[in-house]
Amino acid sequence: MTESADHKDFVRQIVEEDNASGKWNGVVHTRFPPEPNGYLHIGHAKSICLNFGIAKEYGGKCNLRFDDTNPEKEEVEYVESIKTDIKWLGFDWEDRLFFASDYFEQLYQWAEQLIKNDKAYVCSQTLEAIREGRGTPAVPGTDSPFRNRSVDENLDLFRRMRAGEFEEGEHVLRAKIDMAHKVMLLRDPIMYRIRKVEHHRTGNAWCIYPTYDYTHGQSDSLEGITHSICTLEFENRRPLYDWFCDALEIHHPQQIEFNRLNLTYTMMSKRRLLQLVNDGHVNGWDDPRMPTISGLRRRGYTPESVRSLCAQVGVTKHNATTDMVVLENQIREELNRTADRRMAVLDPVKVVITNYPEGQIENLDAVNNPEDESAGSRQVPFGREIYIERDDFMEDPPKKFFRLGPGREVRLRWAYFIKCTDFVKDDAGNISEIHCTYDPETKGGNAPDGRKVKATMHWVSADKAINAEVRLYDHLFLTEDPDEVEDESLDWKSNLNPDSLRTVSARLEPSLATATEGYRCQFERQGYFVVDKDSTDQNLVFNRTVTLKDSWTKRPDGKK
RNA sequence: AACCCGAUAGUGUAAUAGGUAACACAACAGAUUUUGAUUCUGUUAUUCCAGGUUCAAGUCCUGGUCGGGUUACCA
Repeated sequence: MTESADHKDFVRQIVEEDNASGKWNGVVHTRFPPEPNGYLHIGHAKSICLNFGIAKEYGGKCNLRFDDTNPEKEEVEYVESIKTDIKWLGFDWEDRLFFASDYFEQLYQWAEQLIKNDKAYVCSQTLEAIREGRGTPAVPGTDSPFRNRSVDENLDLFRRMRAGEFEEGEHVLRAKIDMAHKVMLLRDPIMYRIRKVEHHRTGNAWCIYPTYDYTHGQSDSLEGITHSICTLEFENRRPLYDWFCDALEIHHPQQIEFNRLNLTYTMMSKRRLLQLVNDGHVNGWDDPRMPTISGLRRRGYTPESVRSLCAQVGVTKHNATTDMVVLENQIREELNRTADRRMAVLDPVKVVITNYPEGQIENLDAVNNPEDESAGSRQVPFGREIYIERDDFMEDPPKKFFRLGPGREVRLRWAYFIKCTDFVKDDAGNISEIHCTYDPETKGGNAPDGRKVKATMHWVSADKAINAEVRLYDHLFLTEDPDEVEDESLDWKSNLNPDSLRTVSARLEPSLATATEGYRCQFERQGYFVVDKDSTDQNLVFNRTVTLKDSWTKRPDGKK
């Protein structure tokens, strides 16, 4: 736990030092600045928790700002989903919803100012020529032939760029810094490019769009941001962030970089997540296998569990990959405390209790949550024919197998002890029916004579059980690192898990008939499940959020 | 090759004016158990390397090694 004790991560330490020194006069103002070009994923959740969390802890504010400077990839759908996901996580930007596109005019005026101060120029080289002129990290770049245009010419050209007189690629506006700078980003970076594309907010008002580097710091500045917290890959861009704030002589926030969240068996690249969606490897951005916030929500994760993961993983400057089990443990821990227990048989095999009266049904009391007495109890119907899990019976069980087998006695949860007397196989050799006798003395699950059984098994009444579609999810990728491929002809897609979704027809105890979307419970001995939005009156659909820990199937002598 | 950043049990993190290397999860073992779950107890295992300063170095100094990032008119 990194949260325990009084430990503060290095970002919070900086904030506290600044507060102590009066650097920002005690003001703490952060922002979360997503580009609306995809759905938020759990990596963004870490940034959200950091930015909104710090603001809250230090009596500050956190803005939501959409970094929408590249109209080609941005859509309103993404804006809306991002807002939904932040709220779901439990954070609130109040009245501080901003868009970088709100600042286009100001940014443009500043660009003219830089031109007038001979700190920016219109470059008319081709994309390729600009790239070549930039050199390489080891080799200094060479000046653009347009680098020494007069201020008047630059101004004229830039205004005509805005007016739409040129085609895409004809000109760009570049900052005049140093083509030989050791930091590549400072070799006359591009500030504006011509894009004759409709913007999701500004429509066709603009045909020149500012780049990230020219936009971000100034947007922070305009909003009075004090601590501009971003991920490690922006480290190299900090000198540029600083350069623009200094050149413009405007409020200059401090950029601080932290390590992004990586999880095993998945990946966070928005580009690749989009590809999974577009190529149909998953069923949309909110597919329960996706590491998106909406996917996790649909999978059954709670906002609390996502937030506590973010608190657990810590904030450092070190590239780290967190085990997926850490996330899984968060939701197990929470749902163990809070979720109702229910009985569901995912792979049913029929059991006939030969000495139980035909046609008789009795309702038995079942505790809802042994971890929470206030959750009360419910009744489950028991009868002569029931279903149990196919895995819970073995014709020829090994010694370590505790469950049902010929001659063995087990307990049916909240019901009776039953003993297997016989079983029937179908033509294919599969067990089709198991015959047992029950001991009426053991009603409720206790033997008056004190005899013990090794296993307690879940079950449902064959007559009263309801049907449901249950979707069993597993890791999206086979390997911890999706990029780890055996040879170069393969890529990350070759590591997709073909069995990441398995759908089964299950039989559920009847109390589940009224469950509605978002209802979470534990299917005893199986895992935690949530009712999916695909559910209809005719077809109840459950998603498996996570399995229970299982020390049996992991054993070398445990099958599966 | 140049620049920036990083390196502490398997994983993620802590040790903050040099002062007994610790926590969580994982793994393993045992106890409890009407979920092979939960809970409880215990065990294993850590400072990238080499020098140096010091009574004392994860921490400071020097040199190296390894990993990540930068060489987009994306963010």
